[in-house]
Amino acid sequence: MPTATPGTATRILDIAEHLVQVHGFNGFSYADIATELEIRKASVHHHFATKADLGARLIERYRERFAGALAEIDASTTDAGPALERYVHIYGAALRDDRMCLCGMLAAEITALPRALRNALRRFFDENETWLARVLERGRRAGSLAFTGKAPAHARLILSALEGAMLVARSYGDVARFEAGAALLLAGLGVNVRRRARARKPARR
Amino acid sequence: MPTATPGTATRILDIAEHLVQVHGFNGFSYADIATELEIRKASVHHHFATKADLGARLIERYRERFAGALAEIDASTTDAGPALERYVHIYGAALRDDRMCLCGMLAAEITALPRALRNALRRFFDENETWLARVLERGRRAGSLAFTGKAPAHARLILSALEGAMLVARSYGDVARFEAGAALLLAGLGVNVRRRARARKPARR
DNA sequence: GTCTATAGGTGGATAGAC
DNA sequence: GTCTATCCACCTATAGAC
Repeated sequence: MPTATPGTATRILDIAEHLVQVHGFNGFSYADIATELEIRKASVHHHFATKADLGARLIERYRERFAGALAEIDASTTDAGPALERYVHIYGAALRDDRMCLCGMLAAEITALPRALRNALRRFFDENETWLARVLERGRRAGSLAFTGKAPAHARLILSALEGAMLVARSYGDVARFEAGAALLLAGLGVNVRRRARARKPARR
Repeated sequence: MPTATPGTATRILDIAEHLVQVHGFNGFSYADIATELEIRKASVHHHFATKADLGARLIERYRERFAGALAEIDASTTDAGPALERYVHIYGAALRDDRMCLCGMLAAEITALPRALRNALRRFFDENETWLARVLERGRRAGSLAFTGKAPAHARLILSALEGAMLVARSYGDVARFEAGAALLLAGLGVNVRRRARARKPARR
């Protein structure tokens, strides 16, 4: 049990993160956080003086947590196929909760973002691309993946495609759209996609 | 010369479209339009009573213009490779102007959007997917494209990947990132990508 | 750390004169 | 069609009591 009871600062970050992923950085206010937490706006400002501060901490925490998840994947498998599937699953899980990737959402609002947040955003993308490129290269050498050209270029395409697939799938409220796109993307790399949760019925409406 | 002098309503739409593509639907205000047009906010409201009205007309006009561009491609070539390249070029041109796809931008803000806009958004995506699927199927039958599986699924992946590639590339202010991703995507379908503007130097900074 | 109170600004939208 | 004037809700942020 790593968390005893989360402090107010942490709870603010949790709520703000959710709000950004659902409504965007310009789509929520300190009032929203205060209401959800049942405290006053001024109390939120006590923990995060400005919205830019809050945003910066949000990205940083998200990036760290992501890095931790990637390290966990590395620790549990050296097989590129399953590693990529687990990577995709991280995005899919967010989408299932009606959330866009935090950084994908912020990327859309990039011009409306405080300057400091832009560099943090890029670092997130850079780290993901680096990790993906390493997995791709390893998979190709091991013979479990098949693709031509440079691994970093494919890594960028994967990241972009997953962000875009989330974006579009969310417009339809249809996670299956994302899953299908991701599966096709991985199939193009030679990953033999396992079907999970076959018993589940397709989304209606 | 189809346009004599654009009326105020048209100029409002032009300005608003640009603002949405750059800053998002929640990232601009009637005041921004009024300032740019050098009229008052109330005059903007005269042409588009509410922001939801303005947004709806914006999507509709964008969709129609896009449909026109796709029809033009159809009229000028039956070869799938060049058709896809021209399709990609539409997105690239927007990005070169620091714009995100209007509908990709709105998709990010979907939960903060007036209800009516959501259906219009989906229609845009649907039409694009339909067109892409048709081009893909035609290319496969003609032997100029090579891919396995269903054309509509690939069409969705292409649309998603292009939207995502715009999103990420814009965070870096790097159009080349988009171009490279798009080229790799098309290469996966067997399109032999021509290099355009070879003489141009790579982006600095 | 949380509160009340408020500043100072901007948001979308409307009334009514010209 | 455009204007001035205005409404009111909401925004980020701060001052200062408890």
